[in-house]
Amino acid sequence: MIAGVLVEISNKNVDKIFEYNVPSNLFDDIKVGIRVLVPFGKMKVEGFVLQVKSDKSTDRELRDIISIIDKEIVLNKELLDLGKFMSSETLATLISCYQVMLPKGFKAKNGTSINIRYDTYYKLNEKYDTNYKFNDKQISIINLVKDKKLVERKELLNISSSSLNTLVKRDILVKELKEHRRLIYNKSDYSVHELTSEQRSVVEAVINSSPDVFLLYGVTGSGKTEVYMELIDYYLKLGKTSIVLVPEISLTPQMVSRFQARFGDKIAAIHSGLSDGEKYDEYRRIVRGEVSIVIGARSAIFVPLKNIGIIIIDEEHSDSYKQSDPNPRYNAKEIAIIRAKAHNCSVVMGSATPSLEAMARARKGVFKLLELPHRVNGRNLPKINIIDMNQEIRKVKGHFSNQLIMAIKARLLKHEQVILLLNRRGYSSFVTCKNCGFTFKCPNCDITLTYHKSSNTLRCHYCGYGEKVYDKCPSCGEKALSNLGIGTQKVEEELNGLFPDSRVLRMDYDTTSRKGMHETMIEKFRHQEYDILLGTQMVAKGLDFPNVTLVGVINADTSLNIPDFRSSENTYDLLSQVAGRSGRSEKNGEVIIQTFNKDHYAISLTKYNDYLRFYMEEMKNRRSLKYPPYYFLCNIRISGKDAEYILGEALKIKRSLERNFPDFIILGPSACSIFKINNVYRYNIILKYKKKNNLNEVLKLVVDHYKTNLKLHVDIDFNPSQMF
DNA sequence: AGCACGCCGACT
DNA sequence: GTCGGCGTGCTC
Repeated sequence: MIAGVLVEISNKNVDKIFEYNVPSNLFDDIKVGIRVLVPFGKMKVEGFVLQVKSDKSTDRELRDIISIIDKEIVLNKELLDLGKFMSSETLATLISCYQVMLPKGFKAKNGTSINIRYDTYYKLNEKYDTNYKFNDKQISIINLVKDKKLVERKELLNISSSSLNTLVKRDILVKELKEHRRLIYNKSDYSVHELTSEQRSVVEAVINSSPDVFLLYGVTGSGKTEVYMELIDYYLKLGKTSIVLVPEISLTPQMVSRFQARFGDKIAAIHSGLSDGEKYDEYRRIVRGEVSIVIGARSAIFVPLKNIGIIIIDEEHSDSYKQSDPNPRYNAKEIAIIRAKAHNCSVVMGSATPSLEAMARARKGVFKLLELPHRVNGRNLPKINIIDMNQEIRKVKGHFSNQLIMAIKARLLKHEQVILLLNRRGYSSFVTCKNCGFTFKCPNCDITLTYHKSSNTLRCHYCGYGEKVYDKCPSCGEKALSNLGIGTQKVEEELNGLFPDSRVLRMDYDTTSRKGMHETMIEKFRHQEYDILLGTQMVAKGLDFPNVTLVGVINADTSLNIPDFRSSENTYDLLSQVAGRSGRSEKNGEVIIQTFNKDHYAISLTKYNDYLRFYMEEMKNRRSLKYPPYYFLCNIRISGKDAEYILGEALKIKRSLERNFPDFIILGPSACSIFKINNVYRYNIILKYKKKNNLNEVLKLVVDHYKTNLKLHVDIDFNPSQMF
């Protein structure tokens, strides 16, 4: 018996099947889709069994598999095939595609993935001998256990094992072992909302024309989540499972608890707040088939659910569905469509501000377009006022326009709440000298250093380099250093000055980094322990606070200045999303947006709450500039320590692509906007094309050509989510 | 990834 | 003469 094994080494040179002899004692255990330990050169490495067969394909002597790691299959046929497809589509190694499918903490350290921890539970035997003479201790145990299904051992404090064992021996208690689980979800009292006729018709449209791919365009507050839950419930009753993808930032306990309340123990939520151990536990529950609904961020698209009835992708426009940094550079939306085909089920992608790509496809009929044009409570969308800060800046000292100050004052008087967004997308606080203009730069990377108040250091975001802050400028010696960034802390201080009696809750990366802080803060704000919630992007998405009637955007512009063709789209999205936090219950909402670019369409069009108008305007630009959705993009990054050498090679690559694809637009090689990171120089070649032809095959040849070259790295990113 | 092989420079 | 630099190639 021969096994074909893919070893867990992330190197293009070994990303292929190696054959091993299966020793006879493992004949029964070796299956396609399990992991094994194998000798590899002088090392022992883990690998995935991808083939089991009777003949080897070489003449050489094969070595023996050392042992198995999994008793059960960890990657089923569907996922193994999906990995192969991903690898060919993204040009990432096959092993990296399989690794991204499994949760962190899945590593077999000392065989932990076989030797699972068990918890002990007890329950009362329903037909126990009632004539038995109980002593006092035993009666107290019975009282603890009766009327309950199962009681965990650790709940039975102060009770010795011997007294429990006696009752088990007398057939009064039944002992059960259950696989250890660190998270418990409880179904709470939850009343299913009656759907509006709009919501109802969306649900029916999905069910009646399944399987298909749907784009659900629904304004903020239109009740998309209720539609998702109704669909999930429908398929649940048919015995089918569901995957719900949300951006990590909106995977809040608030959001999870809504699903939990309705579906209780049938859900598993996979988010970054879980420890590796907890993620592992949730994954085990899914593997064992105990879970019908999985909610998670991007990588949850790979969960090994069987018999999937529907895949939901909330906030479809979010760029978090594209993995852009480590390989494989995949898009969870595309994976969803492929998995849906395998399960013969539908994909529903929802958004109040769909990505241009999705809307263009929906309008072409590639996706089916569904709409929820009204808010569920019959409320109008909030009134949006745009304030021209070019005028205001002469009248006011700080960051607040008079209109915003007055509006906040009015809410405080009425005991209504306010959300303030400090737009820091693409923004960093760098330090500069007011006297000579000197800025601190990282010695390894071509980037200004960012000021960190907590440690009083300047740090490089890319390589981690840090240095202490001087009070004197190292260039001119003047004590004229300034921290240019508008930080949330500064704005908070300003707010405290303007409204000394108000209670301000600051929510940003610094204040929420501690585990559980994010949810604690949201709960406190919900319970109106604070009047004003001041924060970065994390206050913009998905939150639902009925008492919020004013949303203020302090600086709408930072995200507009990013050198990325999606900066208008991202700005419009952010403003619309945060505006949607206002006036969600019976009180009318208002929004005040402060900007230095009041006439820019990404800002001015938010006033009309009319996404389609923005869509049309932005599509014109995309067409004239030859960007998606009119053209596909592919970014080829060439990096290495010798700038001259890699530029020369990059030019060779470009010329070869020009020969192969005469109808492509090929830009570059140009230095990345951050040219040097960690002393590695980077160039981009950008391809624009309408039809891919055999691009993958040609690029694969390029990648293979350089795979043993240590002086140069080639990275391919199809449909990049951002361009730097 | 990790290790062996191999072909050139500067030393006890 | 040989110790050791790291470029190249291989691992079932």
